[in-house]
Amino acid sequence: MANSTSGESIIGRFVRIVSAFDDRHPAMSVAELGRRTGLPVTTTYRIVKDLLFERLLEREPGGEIRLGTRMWELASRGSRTLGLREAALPFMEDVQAVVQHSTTLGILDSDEVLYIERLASDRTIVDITKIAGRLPVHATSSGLVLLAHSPASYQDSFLARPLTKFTETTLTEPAALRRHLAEIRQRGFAAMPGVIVPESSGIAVPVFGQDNTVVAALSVVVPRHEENASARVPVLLAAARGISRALGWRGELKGTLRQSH
Amino acid sequence: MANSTSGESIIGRFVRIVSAFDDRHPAMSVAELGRRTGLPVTTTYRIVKDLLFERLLEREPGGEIRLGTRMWELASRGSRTLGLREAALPFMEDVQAVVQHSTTLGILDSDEVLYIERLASDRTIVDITKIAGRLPVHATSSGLVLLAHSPASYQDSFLARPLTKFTETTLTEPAALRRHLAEIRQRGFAAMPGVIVPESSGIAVPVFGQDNTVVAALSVVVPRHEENASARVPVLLAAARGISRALGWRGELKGTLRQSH
DNA sequence: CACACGATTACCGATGAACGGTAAGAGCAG
DNA sequence: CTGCTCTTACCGTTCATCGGTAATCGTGTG
Repeated sequence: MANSTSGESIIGRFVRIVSAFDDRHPAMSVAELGRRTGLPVTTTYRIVKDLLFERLLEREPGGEIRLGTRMWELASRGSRTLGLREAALPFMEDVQAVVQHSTTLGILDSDEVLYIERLASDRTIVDITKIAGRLPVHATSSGLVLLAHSPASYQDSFLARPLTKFTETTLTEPAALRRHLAEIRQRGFAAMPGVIVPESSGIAVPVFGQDNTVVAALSVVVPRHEENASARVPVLLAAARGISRALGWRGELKGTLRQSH
Repeated sequence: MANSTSGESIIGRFVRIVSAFDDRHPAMSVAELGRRTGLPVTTTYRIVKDLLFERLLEREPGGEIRLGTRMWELASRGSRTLGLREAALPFMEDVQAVVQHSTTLGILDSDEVLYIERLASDRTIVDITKIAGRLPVHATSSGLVLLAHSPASYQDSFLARPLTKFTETTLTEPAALRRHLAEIRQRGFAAMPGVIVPESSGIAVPVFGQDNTVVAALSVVVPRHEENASARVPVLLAAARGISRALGWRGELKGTLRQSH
């Protein structure tokens, strides 16, 4: 696929280079970039030169390299996530105004939860979600909601894999998880106390798209010790309905989304 | 730079392909993509195959191609725009709550204004700004604010170019523009009635970064006929100060940012 | 000041993936 | 059936890619 000894295409190397940047490593020297990506020095310099020319990367005054604004622009212009985000933001603000901790919107991508949007405040407690960040499906309330409303075939293949147990409350057994997913579908929301971090709980509800499929999960993270966290559920359900409607959802709930108790 | 007869690198072709997608053309067939980019059919198919493999592009059920979520994820994770956006969003919400029309955050990129964030409402009037969209510098209030606080050398090179006159009120003469820029620096804001679209007015103020340089412009778009539009200025100035402080701005205003009138 | 170390740039020969033409297959409309 | 478009498959040529080595630049250190 490429001239490289590793048999990797340039596109693959491009992805490796871009992947080297995240919020903990927003800028670095080309040499370090080569080390992080595992690419030969000369090769790294050559590709970086091209990327700088196209402004997908930018050179900082100090000489370090970082992602270019052009990269963000190109990726955002035609992406589906932007539309989803724009539809959801007003409703997320309402939720955030009431719940005051942390509100997130996540989708299912490559067997993980990818967070599209996140609102936080000073009062926000431990919360490892980040915009454009990923977390495992079976250990987040958002992930379980998304999984619960996925096609059965996908659920099967997902549950066939070995799952990491993060804390005591993380469910990893297929049978137990299936029961839990059914429960989530019935109740219309997922509530998970301390599944990744023991101190916090997540509550998530599904967001529907045009064809009545679940396209995203709306969730809040609250301190675990907070009494009756599920009092937040009605707020979430109402907001999720608003988002769904903004996305063109017209169908009436077929029993999955129902006002719980 | 590449094997192509046009002498273009793969990265360049990658950019051309990704550029073909925007909010008006979010998905298309590979053949149409080839036509829009001007690339040979076979070449298009080959590159698209690689991009699909890396999930930078995705195939829709109907067979059409669209930008992949992975593309958005990679571009967002390490981008400077995300940090700017997150710092600004709460203050933009406050502005939007009061002004009720349309609030935007723009930066200067490649001699154009690139809009990082945009809040709108049902009451929003004609407003051509879009997230990840571009508009000319000299015809937008945001652009003029950014230009007014740019290095003198940049201003010189910019004003040396011929500028398009969009409406009657668009300034295109270098001398007149320079006077206007000076005025903007003195007053601390830019107000532009109907510079691109006659029906709307834009008001913009600068947002400062750590080193006291202007990193973005905060602006609102209001109907042009609205009486004393500049009554919105104090709200904008206050919000801009908040954003600046969130960005680590500590310096005291050196006369540029001053309560006007 | 000399030295070491890292980052960056420059050079270069061999290799093979990229290139893009042609053509066949697939799907659809009239 | 016929024409049309989209897609996939095949293939010979070519030149950019690849990645080594080495020189240059910059910075901090004993």
